[in-house]
Amino acid sequence: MKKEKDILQHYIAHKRLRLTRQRQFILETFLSMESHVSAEELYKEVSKRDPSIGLATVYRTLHLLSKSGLAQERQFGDGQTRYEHDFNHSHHDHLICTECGDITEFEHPMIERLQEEIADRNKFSIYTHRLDIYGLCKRCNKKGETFMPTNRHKGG
Amino acid sequence: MKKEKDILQHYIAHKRLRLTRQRQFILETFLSMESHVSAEELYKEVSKRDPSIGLATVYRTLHLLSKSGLAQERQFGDGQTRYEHDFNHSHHDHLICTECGDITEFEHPMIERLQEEIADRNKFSIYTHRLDIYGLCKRCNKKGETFMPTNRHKGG
DNA sequence: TTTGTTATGATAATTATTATCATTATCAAA
DNA sequence: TTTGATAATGATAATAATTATCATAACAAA
Ligand SMILES: [Zn+2]
Ligand SMILES: [Zn+2]
Ligand SMILES: [Zn+2]
Ligand SMILES: [Zn+2]
Repeated sequence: MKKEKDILQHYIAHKRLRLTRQRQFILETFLSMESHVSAEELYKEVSKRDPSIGLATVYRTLHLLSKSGLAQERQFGDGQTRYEHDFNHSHHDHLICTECGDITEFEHPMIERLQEEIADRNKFSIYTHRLDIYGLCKRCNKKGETFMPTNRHKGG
Repeated sequence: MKKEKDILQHYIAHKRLRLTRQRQFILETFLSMESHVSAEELYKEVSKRDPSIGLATVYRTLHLLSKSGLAQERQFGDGQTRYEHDFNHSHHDHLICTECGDITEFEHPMIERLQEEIADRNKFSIYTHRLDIYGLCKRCNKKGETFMPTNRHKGG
C-alpha cells in the first residue's frame, strides 16, 4: 500500500503529471479488491465511497496504473478487460472457471521453458504470452457430481 | 471443399435449417482465404464478388460454421474475433507477431501434457485452453537487425 | 494572485457485435 | 408445380465496452 503509492508518485513525478485525490483513491480501492477486476467493477466500488468520481477517470487511472507497473491488463474472453495487481506479483497463468467465473493463478516453470523452445524453433522472439485454461473449478466440479443447483458461487 | 460442404449440409439437415446461396458462398470464400480472418475481412472479400450479401449474414454464417465444426473462434486481443478453419485441423497454439500481425501455429505435446498436470493439482477439469505467444516473428526480427524500414510486410 | 497547464466529469462518439423486423427464399408436403 | 409454414436475409437500430471531446476545476510554481 505504502510502496504502491510511492511507485505511483514516482511515475507521476517522472512524467510531470499530477497526483490527484481521485488517483490516490482509485489506487487504494483497486488494491483493496481482489485481483482480476473489470473497470466497471472497480467503478462500482469506488462510487460507493465517493460517488463524485466518474467512470472515465476510473478508466484513465487504470491505464495510468498499467503504465506505472501497478496493474496489468488481461483479456479472458468475456468481453471486458480485467486488471490485476502487478506489484510484487510475478508472472503466472490462469485457470478460468466457465461456470462461476473464478480465476486461479498458477505457474509452471517447465511450461515457460518449453515456450522458449518453440520460439527458438521459429526464430521468434517472445515479448509476452498468456496461457488461459478454461473449464470447471474444484467447486463447480463438485456441484456437478452431487446434483446441487447450478448457480454461481461467487457474487450476488 | 467438397467435404466441408457436406459437413455444413449435414449440420443444416440435422438442425432443420436451410442451405442458402449465401451460406454456401460465404463458406466457399472463407475456405479460400487464409485462416484467422475477422468477420469484417471475410465480409470485404465476400462483397467483392457478391455485394448483395450483408454483413449480418456473414456474422450469422460464421456462427453457424463454428457450431458445425468448420470454423473456430479465436481472440488474439486486437479487439476482434478471428475465425480459423477447423476441419482436418487439430489443436494448436499461436505465435502472434506484434509488428506485422502474422500468426504462426505450433503444437507442443509436452506443453499440452503439463497442463493436465496443473489441472489435476487444482482439481480443475479442462474444457479448452489457449496459449498465445506474442513477440516478433522471424521476418520482423531480421528487419530490426538490418535497420530496414519498420513497415508491415503483409497486406498494404 | 496570476498563469499555463493537466485532470475531471458529463456525455458524445466509436467499434465490434447482436437484435429487430419487414420481406424474401427455402423446402417438404399436397 | 403450387403452396404454405417458417427460416433466412438485408438494412438498420440497439448494445456494450471503451475512448474522445470539451467546458470547468484543480494544480503548481512564478
Ligand atoms: Zn506463463
Ligand atoms: Zn492473475
Ligand atoms: Zn495447446
Ligand atoms: Zn490457428
